Amino acid sequence: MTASDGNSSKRTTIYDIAEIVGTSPTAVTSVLNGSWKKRRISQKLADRVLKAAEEQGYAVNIQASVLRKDKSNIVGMVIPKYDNRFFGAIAEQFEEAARAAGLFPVITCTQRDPDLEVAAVRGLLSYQVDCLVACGATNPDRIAEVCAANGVPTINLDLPGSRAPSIISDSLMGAFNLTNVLLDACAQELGQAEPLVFIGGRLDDHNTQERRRGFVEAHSARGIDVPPEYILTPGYAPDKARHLLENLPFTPHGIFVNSTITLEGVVRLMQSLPDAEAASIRYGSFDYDPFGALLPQTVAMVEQDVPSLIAKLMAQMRDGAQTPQVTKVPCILHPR
Amino acid sequence: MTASDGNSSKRTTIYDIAEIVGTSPTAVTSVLNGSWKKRRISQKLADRVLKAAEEQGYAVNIQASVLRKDKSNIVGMVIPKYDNRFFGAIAEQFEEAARAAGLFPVITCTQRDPDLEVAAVRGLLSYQVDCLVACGATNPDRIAEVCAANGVPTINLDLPGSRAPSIISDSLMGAFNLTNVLLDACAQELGQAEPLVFIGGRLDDHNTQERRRGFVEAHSARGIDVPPEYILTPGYAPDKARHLLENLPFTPHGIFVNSTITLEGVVRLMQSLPDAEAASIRYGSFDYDPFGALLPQTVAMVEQDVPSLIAKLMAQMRDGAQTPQVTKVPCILHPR
DNA sequence: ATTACCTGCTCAACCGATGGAGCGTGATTG
DNA sequence: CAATCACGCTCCATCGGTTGAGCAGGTAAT
Repeated sequence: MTASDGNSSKRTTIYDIAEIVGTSPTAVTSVLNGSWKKRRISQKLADRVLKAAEEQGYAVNIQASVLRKDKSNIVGMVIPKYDNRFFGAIAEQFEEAARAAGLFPVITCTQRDPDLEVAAVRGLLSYQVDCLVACGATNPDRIAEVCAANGVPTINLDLPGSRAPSIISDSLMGAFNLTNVLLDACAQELGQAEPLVFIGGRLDDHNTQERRRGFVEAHSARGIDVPPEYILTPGYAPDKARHLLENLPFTPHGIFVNSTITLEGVVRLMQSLPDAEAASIRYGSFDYDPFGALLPQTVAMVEQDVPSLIAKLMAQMRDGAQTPQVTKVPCILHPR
Repeated sequence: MTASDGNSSKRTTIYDIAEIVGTSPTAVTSVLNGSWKKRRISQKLADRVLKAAEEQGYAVNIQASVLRKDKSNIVGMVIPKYDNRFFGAIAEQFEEAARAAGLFPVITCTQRDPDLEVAAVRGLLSYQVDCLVACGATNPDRIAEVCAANGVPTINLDLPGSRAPSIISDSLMGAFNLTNVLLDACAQELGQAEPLVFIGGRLDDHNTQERRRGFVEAHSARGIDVPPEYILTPGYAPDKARHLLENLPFTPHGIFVNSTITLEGVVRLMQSLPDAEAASIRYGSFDYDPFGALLPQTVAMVEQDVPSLIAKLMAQMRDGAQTPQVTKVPCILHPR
């Protein structure tokens, strides 16, 4: 470690290494970034440079490197939250995939706040990102616009936009399937053919719209009509959902829960009910949680296929096209 | 939008704006970074610059900026995973706190892989981070060493190291309290005074060691001796835990679960048991999950106090001291 | 009238990595 | 023996923003 004592305050640069090895900065860079074969640097010199770099604990200065090059290889992502299994998995797998593709992922969490979203995007543009992924963005088109002004391509994930390609889950089909499983369970186990109650989400949210559509279509296919008071979309907060359900003018037998966050409220409600009443209720949720799946009255959960979403995303990124077409990825149904 | 048509491929720079406004790049930069008062730029010129910047959708080039300055205001964090409530919350709240402090957070997820951890740290060093947070690192001292070689201070979070300050949860006390609640429940509800079973984690992991210590001490305080076969630390995997518990030579009545990941295995096991047998078992877990808390036999969960951990972390960062002292943050006990 | 000082701005060097152009040496070719 | 070429390397301008130094023009004080 004595070798690195001298530069404890300053970071090692290619100039330091050049001096140590007794060569030029150009030779050092080209060895370190792999372009040395093209530049006809000898194996011997390359070895000495690599050794010195290793000893000094050298790390390239990305800032300098990116400043000079026209591609940064940095890809940005804005995402609403991490502390949620779905977005956590998205962030994690996006990182892994980007790294595997030789890119540097930078992810920023925007708390579902439209202003913070745009501010975060500007921040990422400052990093000279080559591409920006807007995941679950409240206003993807605004993001696409800001990026376009800087010549940066955008891809929407989870929620679609009209100004950039979008990769989203097939909420319609997922909701259709989940509704069917729930209706089957109610019919077979409870002898009930009533419509289910749809709880959670906002109707200005594309995914909620699609899920409602799947929900209604599954009912229609069985000749069941869904009255408007069976569809409750007060947002995602657990308490709101619980309160709404408690004050229904009728007793639901089957509940379609539109997110695991809402599910918390539903489960709390179930626990407060007398056992007999709870036993006559079945529910299932869109979005998966391992503990949620283990709860007594859970009939099924729909999981979004994160690996496929990320795979499509990376493919789209490689492709580079900016036509605003929507790619839908099927969801996975986890029956009880 | 016509104004920005010309630079749709190239990004706007301070030189472009200088030309538009008819002034020097220096004036532009100082207006945009706030140093213009010191530099005696007139309000009038400042206004014109700001207007032009707005119109052009200008975003600073962080690379160029950081390259020149000695502080980057970028702070890095390596974290094992996002798709877990604890680490997800850490990442999210760290981002928020850093941003509020005028810093740029960059977080990287390392999958508990020691090599990836060091590689990720090197990556972050390339970004010229001013400070690096090693969260839940398998080898914090190695990270501190690599950073020290580049003159970058480190802070350990969640797991302590010996070469940098550490902010961790008070696992000992948390485990002590959880054990007491469990022992009480077993005594009062089941009339049992047997030792609890400790399941999950690895004994080479500092947190597991501390939690085991709290577990044993709570027993000792009641005059209960814990035989070694009551302490099972096969890692965190749900299936391993389930399998070990199934094959115990005795029937446990109380189970101390050392992580929510392990808890999944325990809950699956419980579901496979006949109702009567399941009803004679109580468990609690270290680490909190909202759905876990709602499961039938859960007696209590211990939650790590993420907001306090992050607050202490930011304080340590501001302080800047590199003495390797350990700060412990109390955990929150969630009784049934 | 000279000096001092303030205001409002510009100049130019610099941060570290990169890559096109170019240079000296020795071997090969016509 | 001159011309050509491959080899192994170095020089230098460049990316965009920052900052210490400095300059022109005006006012106030001595």
